[in-house]
Amino acid sequence: MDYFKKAIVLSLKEVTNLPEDEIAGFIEIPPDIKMGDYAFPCYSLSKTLKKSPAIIATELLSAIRPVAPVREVKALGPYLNFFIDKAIFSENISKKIFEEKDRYGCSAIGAGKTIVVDYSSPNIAKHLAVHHLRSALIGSGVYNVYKTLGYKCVGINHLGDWGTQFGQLIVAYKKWGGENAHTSYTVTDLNDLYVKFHQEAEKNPGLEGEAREWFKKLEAGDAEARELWQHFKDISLKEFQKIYDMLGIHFDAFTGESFYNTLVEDTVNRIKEKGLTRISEEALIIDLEPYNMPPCLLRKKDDATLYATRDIAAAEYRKKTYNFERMIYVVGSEQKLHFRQVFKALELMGHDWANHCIHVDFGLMKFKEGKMSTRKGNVVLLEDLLVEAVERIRKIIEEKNPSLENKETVAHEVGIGAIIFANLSTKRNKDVVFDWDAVLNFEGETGPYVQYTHARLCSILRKYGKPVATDIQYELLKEEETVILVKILSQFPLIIRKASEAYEPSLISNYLIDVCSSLNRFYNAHRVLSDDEELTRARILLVDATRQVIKNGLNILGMHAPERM
RNA sequence: GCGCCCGUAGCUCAGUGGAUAGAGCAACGGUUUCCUAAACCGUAGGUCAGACGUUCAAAUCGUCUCGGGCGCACCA
Repeated sequence: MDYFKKAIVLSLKEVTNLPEDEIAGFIEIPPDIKMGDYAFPCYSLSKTLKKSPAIIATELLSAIRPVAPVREVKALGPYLNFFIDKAIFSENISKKIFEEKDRYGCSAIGAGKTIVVDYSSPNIAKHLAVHHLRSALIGSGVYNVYKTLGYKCVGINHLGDWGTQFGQLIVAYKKWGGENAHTSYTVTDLNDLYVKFHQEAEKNPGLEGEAREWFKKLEAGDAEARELWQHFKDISLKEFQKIYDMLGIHFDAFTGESFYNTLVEDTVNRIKEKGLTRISEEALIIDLEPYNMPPCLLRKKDDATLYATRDIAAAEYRKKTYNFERMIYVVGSEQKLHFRQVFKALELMGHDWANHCIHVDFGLMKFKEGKMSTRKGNVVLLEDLLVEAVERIRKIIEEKNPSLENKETVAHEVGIGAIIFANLSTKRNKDVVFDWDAVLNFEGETGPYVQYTHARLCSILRKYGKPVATDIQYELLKEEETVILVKILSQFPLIIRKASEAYEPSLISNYLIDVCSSLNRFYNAHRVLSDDEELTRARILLVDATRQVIKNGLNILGMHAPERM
């Protein structure tokens, strides 16, 4: 609870005889700043006191003795509304931001605790496409949010580098891969082979069997299978890294599914020893019938392990290696059941940390025509999208600010930023229909809008040219636009905390839109630089504070905050 | 069939128990001798899918219905 709310709670405590916690729980922020800064609704008191809420509000008003920083109390209908001294408030907030700088919004609540975040996790031998963006960006955002709160974060790219599909790829490669495939292959070639395999397999079902054989060989450590697999992986990782670099996404580990291959045996044995398994339809399963779930398959009838088996082994390994406080899987909601099964399996194995594993799911990205599928080849490649975004920004710069220095860098920061922001600006559980025009629209509530606002603030500060100072006359920050802005700036730390609790980076992007639209309203209504020296100094401090908050927020989203654009 | 998610302005979305449901886009009108007009202001646009219920109070909670999406044994 902040200093301002605390003061109100204490004065209400005297007149209502309610416990502090209860009062604090009731206190609200009025919808309009004209109604005050905080409000106490009197509805619930009306039940015990048998009086109308409006009368209670009036009675409380006459009894209450407001002390600083509360300046005024009013009874507005069923609410008792509190008005904070604006000068004290803006001094308090401005100084805090000015002192903390890049650390404004940070906290130490995560000190000494580790969070594992599993995100992106694409399949090897396929291109990264636009529908891979969501996991990567939401995961990266969640990672940054937790880092801001002082947690030690471990970002893991759980590469899909294992499974029957590699058997399929090996078969396709050996049959149609060509002579000099080894030296010149790209992900495109691998992708073509994958598509071809599925086309051919429809005509010739025997191919599936061959593929299973090859995957078994791979699992058994067969030299030829192993070599081909490593080759596919190298090609893929090289291309992936290029795109992660473009997006500015960082991982602490690239331990994919194959990494757990050697651990799976032991995991399965321990599950067996606990008596959790049985054979059903020739497969080794954990029966989850009592929990109203389909069984968790550990081994197929050909003995090969599955996704779930490796996920269980991976979870144990990560707990042992990182001793996480919480582990977050940023994976699409179509895998909800899978994670419920895996978490339940972990629980049945006796791991008390099973409920520290969280599936942070998100909605599907699809075309108007339907689902995106690498297998069917109807995708938009991520690289194409990023290149196109940068290209469009480059044109806009040419048009609006042709004399800008570092055009290339800025075009990159703004273009990529636009894509990141667009992906993080709606709540994650919504399905998204991919639409080129919508993604590449840069007006209104977009990344470029936020960055542009930031650049203009930097421009003012450059023009001012003197150091920003906090020994200003805070009473000068009194217009409505100003007061609203300060208030919004004060909420940043709370927003970060909420974003962490809900695993929802969109709270940050929506908040930044709030900051920017309030700033722009202020900017258009009042001049910052003027002959009035005291007023200029006061507004400069506000400009600097706003610039700082926008920058900090953008960085959490994984975006740059260019100083000119 | 069963389970989960979604349904708010023409479109994309905020708002998830409190005061008059808000933004952006699209449409129309306006603002630049002035700190970057990638901005700002105004007009218009709503049966919060529907019904019933809980509550002093429901877009928000519950039940049901309708519509859309996803998942439900050897893919990941």
